[in-house]
Amino acid sequence: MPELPEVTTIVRTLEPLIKNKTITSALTLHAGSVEGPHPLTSVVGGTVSALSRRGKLALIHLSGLEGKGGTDGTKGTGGTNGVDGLGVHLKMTGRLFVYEANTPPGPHTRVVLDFSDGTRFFFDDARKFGYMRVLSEESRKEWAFWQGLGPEPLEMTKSDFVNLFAQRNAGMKSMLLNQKIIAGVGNIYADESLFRAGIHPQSKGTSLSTAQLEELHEALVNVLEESIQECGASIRDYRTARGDAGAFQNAFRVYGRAGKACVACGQTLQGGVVAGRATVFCPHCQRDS
DNA sequence: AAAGTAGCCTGGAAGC
DNA sequence: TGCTTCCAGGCTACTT
Repeated sequence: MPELPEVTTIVRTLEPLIKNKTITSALTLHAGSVEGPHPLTSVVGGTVSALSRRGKLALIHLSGLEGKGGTDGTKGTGGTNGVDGLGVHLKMTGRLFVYEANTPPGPHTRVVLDFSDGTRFFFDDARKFGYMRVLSEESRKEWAFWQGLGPEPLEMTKSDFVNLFAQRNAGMKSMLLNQKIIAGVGNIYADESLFRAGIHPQSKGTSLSTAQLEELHEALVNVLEESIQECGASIRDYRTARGDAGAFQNAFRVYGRAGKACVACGQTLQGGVVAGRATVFCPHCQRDS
């Protein structure tokens, strides 16, 4: 499931495949996979200028549409603000691939964009949890999820990070998963970073020392950067835009290892549900404080 | 305020 | 073999 390192990898591998290409048609195969005030067809004529990431969102920046309104100029069907991009949330099973001309959609293809060179861009999503959203000033303004996204973990200082959690009385894992508090962290990297920092998933922010929170910051940054180095973790559906699997799943120390031995102390790793998510931790190395 | 739960959705694995 | 059940997981909405 794509979290920050996986989305980063997808963006990096996808950019050279679609940059500077112009969209000639946009086809929605599953209506629920497109959301927001603009119809998907409003990206037609746009040229991909760059790709980026915000939280777990992949962002496709488009140029050439600035002065283009909707066909009837009304909000909800076309919009009047210039469309300048496309946001994609892959959730669990979303994939972004580029295919050669005339490739037919697959059974789980939800959106097809055709480029002027004939290549095709597919948004596949078996479970239909993900979505694409046409971006403009208006679209971003009314997008509560976008407006509420917390800071990027790789773009904040140690003290910013400490201040984010030190005064909060909620469980650490729950907070790491909360995109409004910090953006881009999902179940895998929450468990892995808490293990590396020796912090119990249910420890409250207020119960941790500054040193412990600093250690968590370092652990989170390290685990995210190491995973980016390995092109992310492939379990189940995730692939890079080139179709390759990542390798970071081989470096998991706790995720998916309930019942196995802790790599640090040898004790049996404990599995359970914390904050509504499957959670694995070491009861010896991660004491609740 | 925090935390639990249902719901969205479907494929793959496990159990019978 | 073929059926049913369970599970995964990001996020929202609702309840406790």
